[in-house]
Amino acid sequence: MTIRQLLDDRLTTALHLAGAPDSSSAQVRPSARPEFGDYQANGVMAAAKQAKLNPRDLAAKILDNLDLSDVADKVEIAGPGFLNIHLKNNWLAEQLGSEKAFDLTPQKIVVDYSSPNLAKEMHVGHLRSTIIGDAMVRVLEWLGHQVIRQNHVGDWGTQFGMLLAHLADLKAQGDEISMQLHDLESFYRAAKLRFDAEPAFAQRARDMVVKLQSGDVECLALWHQFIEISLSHSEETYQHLGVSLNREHVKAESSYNPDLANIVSALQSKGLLTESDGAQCVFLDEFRKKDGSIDPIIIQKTGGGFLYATTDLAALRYRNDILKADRILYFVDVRQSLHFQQMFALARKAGFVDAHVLLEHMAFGTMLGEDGKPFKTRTGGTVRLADLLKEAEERAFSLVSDKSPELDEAERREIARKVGIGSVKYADLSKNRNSDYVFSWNAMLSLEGNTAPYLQYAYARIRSIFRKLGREAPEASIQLQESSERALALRLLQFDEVLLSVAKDGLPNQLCLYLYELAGNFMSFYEACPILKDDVPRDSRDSRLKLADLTAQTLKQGLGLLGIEVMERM
RNA sequence: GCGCCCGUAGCUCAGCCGGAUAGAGCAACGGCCUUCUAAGCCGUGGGUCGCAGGUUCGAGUCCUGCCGGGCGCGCCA
Repeated sequence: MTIRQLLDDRLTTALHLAGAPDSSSAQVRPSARPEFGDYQANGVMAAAKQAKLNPRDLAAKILDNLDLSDVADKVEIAGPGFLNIHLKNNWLAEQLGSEKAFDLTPQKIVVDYSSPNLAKEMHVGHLRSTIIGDAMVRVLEWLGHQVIRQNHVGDWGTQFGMLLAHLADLKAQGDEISMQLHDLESFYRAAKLRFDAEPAFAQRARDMVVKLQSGDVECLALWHQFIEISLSHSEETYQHLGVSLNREHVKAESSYNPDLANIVSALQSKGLLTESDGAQCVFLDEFRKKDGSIDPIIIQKTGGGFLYATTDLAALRYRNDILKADRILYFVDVRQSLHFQQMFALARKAGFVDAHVLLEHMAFGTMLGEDGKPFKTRTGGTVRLADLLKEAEERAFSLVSDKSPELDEAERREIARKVGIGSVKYADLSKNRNSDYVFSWNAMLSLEGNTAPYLQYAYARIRSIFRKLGREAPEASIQLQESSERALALRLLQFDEVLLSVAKDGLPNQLCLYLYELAGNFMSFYEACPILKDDVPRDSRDSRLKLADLTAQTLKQGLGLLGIEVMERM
């Protein structure tokens, strides 16, 4: 149980014994200010209101029914009815030495993330979903949930006709396919150029789509080759990024093709389908607008083709029926909000998902350049992810070379890789995903402030202590004498409660903020409390070594959950 | 036109579903290295939380209206 859970349980029980309604809770949180103690209860005023009691009287009654003497020095009534809890130093010290455990009901959680379109190479537009989704997956797994990654790659659709037609032409000329697809981006551009310029080619592209959909063997073979190569491109990027996705997590759009007709008939039999201008649509009343019109969900095009709404419904049903998910998370651009609202509402109405299953669109905003406009190359093109990562490493390399020229080149390269990739990831992860965010090389690679390099430095700095010591931390009992030691200890103990919050809200920036504050607590502690100096008593030294070691472990663990590596030196 | 989201310090962002005096970082300024990594630490200045009402013990947070910005709205995904 986390400290917050423990205090909240006990205070809420006392609150109820004091006569507050069962629905009320103590609302325990970390205190806003040091003078308010370590944790504060905010729920007393609201409970008093409900029960028509004086808040401070109720607070006094709570204290009559509360015994925190094992964990707290004092609990004070403050202001209009807050309860401020001051934890005991000894208890905090003991907690640091004990095994961590917390209350959690493991769930089976499907996480849909990354999901690039295989027609093109991965670009910066895929970064946020991939990075944030991967961090969430790691956090959820660490907490003990069963996570099923779903990389819903786009391997189907009209643009493949154009690509395959172009590929077929090149193959007829005797070109090697893997060579042609070495640069997917150029290949796509070339195909698109021909599609727009050559009417005959455009017609063959359209025919190709029909052949593909009707299962033409040659066409399918070509398509398989294309997909295979594109997927390996994605895998290279995942590997470079240090993202945990691999082939077994791929569940492509096309895999739902056999089920699409069933989706239509299921909706039909439930009376949800309406024909409109030749297309099969669903009009849900909850989406009725002021003017009386309703945005439709188009399930089947005029002419019989299916759309991504159909595929998403099939995927939803698969995740419910086959994967048996308790919770399904989608890390997808905020611009698809309406689509997901419609999808979730329709899936429930059609009975495709069980009532207890949570469906959550973890939306994120657009990545912007420093000019505040969508992030593009100088020439206005899409930035390839591979290029972005390469630049990150180069910038980090010159930085490391500048700061630590004494390290040999191989080590500087390795540090640059971790710092460069870590910076790109952290810059994204440390912002609330809901809003757009501004991508700035200078800000993310800055050595100051809430950045990856600062946290990696904090870790390396701690490791240097043990390098100097010549061994790892000794077993020692922890003493909390200085205020900076106490602050560090308390922060260390809050790791789990932060992760629980991240898991609930899908906001890894909370973990980033925690790690930044932890690093700050350590730096202050390190300034104030000498460790390896001559005049430090042995028990103080060992206690501080232990605190330093716990900090390093927590930083490494926390950054690891964000998909960011640490290093012994930098 | 309708719908969703956003507007917090010069800049980049937090703000834990209504809690105490709105917080960080960058930038600016001032201290701290013969001493464990100064890629650090300590401190100072900087705000009518877009505007106007409302709800209540209490509003950056909830409601209404307005202003400004982004995005989305029938056969792409």
